[in-house]
Amino acid sequence: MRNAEFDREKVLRAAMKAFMHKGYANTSMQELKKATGLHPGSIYCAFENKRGLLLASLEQYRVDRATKFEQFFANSNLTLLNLKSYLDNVVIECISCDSAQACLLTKALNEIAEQDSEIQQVITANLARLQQALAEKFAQAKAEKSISTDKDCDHLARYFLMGIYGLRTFAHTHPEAKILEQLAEQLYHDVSQ
Amino acid sequence: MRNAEFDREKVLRAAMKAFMHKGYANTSMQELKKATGLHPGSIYCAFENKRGLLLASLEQYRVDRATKFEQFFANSNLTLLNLKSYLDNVVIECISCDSAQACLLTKALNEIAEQDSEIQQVITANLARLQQALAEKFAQAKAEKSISTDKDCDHLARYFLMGIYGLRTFAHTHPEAKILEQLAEQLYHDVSQ
DNA sequence: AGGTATCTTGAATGTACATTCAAGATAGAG
DNA sequence: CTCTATCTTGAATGTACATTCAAGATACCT
Repeated sequence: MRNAEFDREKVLRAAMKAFMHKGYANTSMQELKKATGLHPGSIYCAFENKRGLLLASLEQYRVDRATKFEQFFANSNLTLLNLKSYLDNVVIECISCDSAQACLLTKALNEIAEQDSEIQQVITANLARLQQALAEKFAQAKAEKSISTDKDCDHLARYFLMGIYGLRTFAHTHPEAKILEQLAEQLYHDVSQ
Repeated sequence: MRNAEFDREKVLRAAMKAFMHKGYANTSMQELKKATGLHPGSIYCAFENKRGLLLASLEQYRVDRATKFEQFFANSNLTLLNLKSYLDNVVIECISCDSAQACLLTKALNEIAEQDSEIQQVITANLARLQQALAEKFAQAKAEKSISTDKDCDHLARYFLMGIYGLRTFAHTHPEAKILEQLAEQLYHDVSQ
């Protein structure tokens, strides 16, 4: 007969940020307490344990990113140009060097996928959704005659996503705007021809 | 008046494998003891601490990879074809799903670079060397007239390396030979035109 | 307003960890 | 062969961690 006091979404976004910054294993419950404002007991009550908090954060991340993704295609521009805007935004995130702008999915994939098959599956499913969404945008670009009709949209989506993964890793060693923009430019060129 | 009994290279390769498999934080000293065959005291005596063991492993990894890299260009084939062989080998490593075939540099970069600037610098320097080596191979391919003379070798090397990073991340969710080969094929096409 | 179900709190718990160190073993010098 | 410098061993240490839980607080229902 009493509702929880905390804002679940705010808590999950704070946890996300913490996990993106330090990784899963290196983020202690004490840090999560500080980041979320929740005491250990509340975290355990709401999410079962630290791993449950990560799973809930991954789900919130998926929702947030899917919403943001669609915003890039909400205006009236051509779909292909919107794909370029989306890619440019990835570059902006990379340049910012703000760990909160990293990708929780690839970070967690690198850290724990090999040791936890359930988390591996969740992340893989989320990335597959993104890939599917990209494939649909490429299909639309094809329908708009922006790209050649004999291209395979699934392949384009995979290649584009591979490029984004590469860009994010590359940025860790080269956070220079000019170079990242150049790489993104070529990636865009190679998928749109 | 007594030499160390263990083989430093063997120990470092075992440590590498352990770090690649479970990451740095998740590999306990007990696991490192089992992997290397060295008791804690010996590890601390030889490498100062766990972090020192990682640094030594990173250096050994660099040496090993540099040696392997040059082997791809040792035969008499055209340089551009050797670059393709190198890329094909990355795909083979990805398909194997063997954590020992992963890239210690990108793994460590993702996990700890943000929290340890010295390790960040070491990794960045190592990856810069690889990028430089790739640029030299592209320059040679240009000299051999395999690629257009108006291409920027540094840019090609960066794009190629970005693709390799992306391929490795992509493989975590799609360890299917056909798809990875297709992506590698397009990457090769896009850098050689 | 009173009762109670639920949430919040944070100290307590046990575990697992990186690291240390002193005792024991051994290779090489003389 | 003896001595000693160095290496090896693995139990001991203290710390930091994830998790638990019982006491306290509070919102909602009647």
